[in-house]
Amino acid sequence: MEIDKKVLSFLNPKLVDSILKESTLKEVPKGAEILREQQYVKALPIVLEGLVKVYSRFEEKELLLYYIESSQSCVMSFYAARKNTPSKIFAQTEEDSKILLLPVEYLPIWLKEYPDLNDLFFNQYNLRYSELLDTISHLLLNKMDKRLYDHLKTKTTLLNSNAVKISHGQLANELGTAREVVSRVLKKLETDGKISQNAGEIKIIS
Amino acid sequence: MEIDKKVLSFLNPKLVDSILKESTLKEVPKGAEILREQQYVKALPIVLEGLVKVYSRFEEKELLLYYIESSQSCVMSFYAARKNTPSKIFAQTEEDSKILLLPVEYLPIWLKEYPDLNDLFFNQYNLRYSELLDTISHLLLNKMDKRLYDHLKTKTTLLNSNAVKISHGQLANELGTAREVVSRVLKKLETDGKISQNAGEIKIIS
DNA sequence: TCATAGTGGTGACTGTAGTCACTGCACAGG
DNA sequence: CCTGTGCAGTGACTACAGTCACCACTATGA
Repeated sequence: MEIDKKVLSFLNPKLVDSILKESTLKEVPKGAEILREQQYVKALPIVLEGLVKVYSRFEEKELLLYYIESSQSCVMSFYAARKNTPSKIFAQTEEDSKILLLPVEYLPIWLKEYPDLNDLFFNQYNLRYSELLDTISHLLLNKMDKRLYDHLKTKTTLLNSNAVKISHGQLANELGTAREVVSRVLKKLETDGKISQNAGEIKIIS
Repeated sequence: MEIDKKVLSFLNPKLVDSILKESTLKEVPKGAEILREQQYVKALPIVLEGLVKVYSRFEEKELLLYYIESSQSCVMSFYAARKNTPSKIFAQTEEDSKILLLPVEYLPIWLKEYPDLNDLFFNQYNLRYSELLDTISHLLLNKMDKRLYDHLKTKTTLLNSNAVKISHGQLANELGTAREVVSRVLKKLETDGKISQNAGEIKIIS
């Protein structure tokens, strides 16, 4: 397995060797579904390259939980793996990605043997928790225009680009609102000169 | 220290002994502030009896994060303690409480020595994360009447009572809305026969 | 005793965003 | 070629909740 070990350099080198020995590397094309609700988790993912979107669904509405970037893992999978409970979330690639799949049966062993592996997941939990807090403060304090603009901004940052190709309906899903509202607000942002829209692509200007 | 060890029975007995040896027990009256924003965390709390409210503040608005019930701990303090960063939250007792204070310098040792202590915090993180998800779905899907009613319901459940003594303004804070709105909605819930109000006390009827 | 602060109740107004209904456009497949 | 499907744009309407400006009641203590 010819993986760039730098991505895992924050872990104990011995642990990295052990992980690489037992895990499998999977290359997943953009847009593929990795995990569905109710599915049991047999392998814990660590994203080496690319971007994975994690979301859940309430009554037809989709709610974006977080993005897994390179060298991050998925706390929801971690929980499901530890407790052997079915997944409550969906995961889908947003770009072509390389994902390392750690078999769950080794997880307790590694956690015991290499205590600093715990830290990785504590940090991830904390990160995800903070992100949710941000989402909530956004919901409570900001209006749609600011929420939508910020959402686009983080999307472009994650993609290292100043443009996103996404439909209004999809954006509406991710923000828990309706398509018409997104259309309207995007129009306003456009006349305000903050974004531009062309051929299904949204560009951030300022 | 004459503490009922049953409350900590989910932990390794040896660990419990070690914890009891090094920790101090604090009895805190109802309504006392335990932790402020920006304060450094020198002792990690485990609540033995009572109820502690954890909340944060954005721009004058208070946001309820979670309640710490008996035999639970505080993940925000845990994080602040591990990283030695100042607290981002406030904590306040909602009832007379007995709190065990674990000195943070022992934390890394215990976590290493007794790996199942990690599980306690993973479980707490997961619990808090799920609670935030519930909050968000509430914000996205429900109107004020349902949000307020459910909020009162969980409050009474936590207090093992069917009545709560709380001002409309305080409720407004906890839900991130305005006092007048709470007054209005409570009135509606009252005429619908779901609650009753007497002398500053709100009773859940159905 | 009166002043004051804290709380609760209400009517009137307003803005945001969710919904409905419809149009137009592009593109793929029969 | 037409047709169906998915996406975008828009005007009209509505309802919820946030805000403002009041008034009333109760406790507290100076």
